Amino acid sequence: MPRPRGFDETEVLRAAMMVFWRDGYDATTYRALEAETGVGVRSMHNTFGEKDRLFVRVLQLYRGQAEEVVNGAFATPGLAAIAGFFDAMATAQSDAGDVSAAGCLMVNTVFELGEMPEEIAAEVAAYRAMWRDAFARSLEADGVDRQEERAEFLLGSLWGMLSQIRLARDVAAAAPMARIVSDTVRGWQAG
Amino acid sequence: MPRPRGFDETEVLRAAMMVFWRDGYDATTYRALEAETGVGVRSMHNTFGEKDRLFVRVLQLYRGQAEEVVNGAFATPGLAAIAGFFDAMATAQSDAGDVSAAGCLMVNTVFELGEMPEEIAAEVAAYRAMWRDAFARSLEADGVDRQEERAEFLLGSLWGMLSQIRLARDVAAAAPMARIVSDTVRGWQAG
DNA sequence: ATTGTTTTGCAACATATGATGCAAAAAGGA
DNA sequence: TCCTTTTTGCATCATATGTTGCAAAACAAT
Repeated sequence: MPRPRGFDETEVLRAAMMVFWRDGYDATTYRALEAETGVGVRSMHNTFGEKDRLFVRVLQLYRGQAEEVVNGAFATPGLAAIAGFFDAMATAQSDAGDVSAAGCLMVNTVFELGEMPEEIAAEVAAYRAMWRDAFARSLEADGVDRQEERAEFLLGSLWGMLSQIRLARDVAAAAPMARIVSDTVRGWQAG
Repeated sequence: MPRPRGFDETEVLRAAMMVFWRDGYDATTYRALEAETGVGVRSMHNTFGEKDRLFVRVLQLYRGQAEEVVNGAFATPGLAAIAGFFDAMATAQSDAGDVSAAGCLMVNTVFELGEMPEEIAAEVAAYRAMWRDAFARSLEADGVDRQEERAEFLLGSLWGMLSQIRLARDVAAAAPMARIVSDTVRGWQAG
């Protein structure tokens, strides 16, 4: 008998994610979210609670989405998969309209929120672990040595590229770095 | 006949820089600055103007300071200088009290302020250009090819390391990545 | 149609904070 | 000592924004 919701929860989360991704946590106001999602401030608050709660939900969604990308790219683990991933970053086409021109929501969040609440920090940690593990698995598959160090290097390089993208607001900004990293990875074949 | 200032301008800027560096732009309130510098809000405003004006002054100071570091590290340009620089990052000792555990003020600023005012963006651009040029000069000194690409790679790697540092609040977090980069640079000797 | 429950829109509140008005205080010269 | 000018401290303003109170509206079951 109660009145049903006038919107789909996940759909709204996805729309909210875009706004947070593009504008950052602080710059994303509830009023802006209302404008972008069509859902009133009050309903949003009723459904997702306080702003940081909503943001945690958004981060979870983001991570799940990224997980699919990672699973796809590293379906067949190995140096070739890693190199291929960075090759893809090297050839990404500029598209100012695409959200990915804003870089990575997780990276951006780390910088924007100096001290992160527990739950947000946990999401970031899980996100990083996901990438690090993907790299490590691929290194192990080809029996490369210095695995931990190199996995950390790849993670750091990825974050560096995402910095370049964020600064330039253009995915193509990562290309030079991606090419060198790709070459470097192929060079590990011998060692 | 006028009443003289009760503080040294540069000294206050330096203190303000530390606060901005550690806490970020938004989290640095005028009231916090008053507490840290001992200079009243009103005097600060009288002297430096609005907050973004003050921040530009701080960035200029930061860049000048960084310039000295760069000049020192690349006094003798070459692959050895680059490798040595990253080696130094690889062996940096943790020190939670040190401001450098906050990463790099410029990198942090890019992420925190999505759209940067003209003057701030210019400071960031100048800062990046300084590093890129330093790398490029060293690559040229040893006749390495793919100079532009590699200089960009080094700049991106540096930013990646500073991301790691910022996230971990620990300069030692850059070590694994710094070691690989250093090795990679030495490997350019042949090519 | 009536009723019970949730949702929703509107308005308002609480708070943080950059900015500023103003008058008293300081300092140096005449 | 007095006067002029700048600085400084205090209180206040203006604004943005997360959050909430409240009552009307919407919906489904009976």
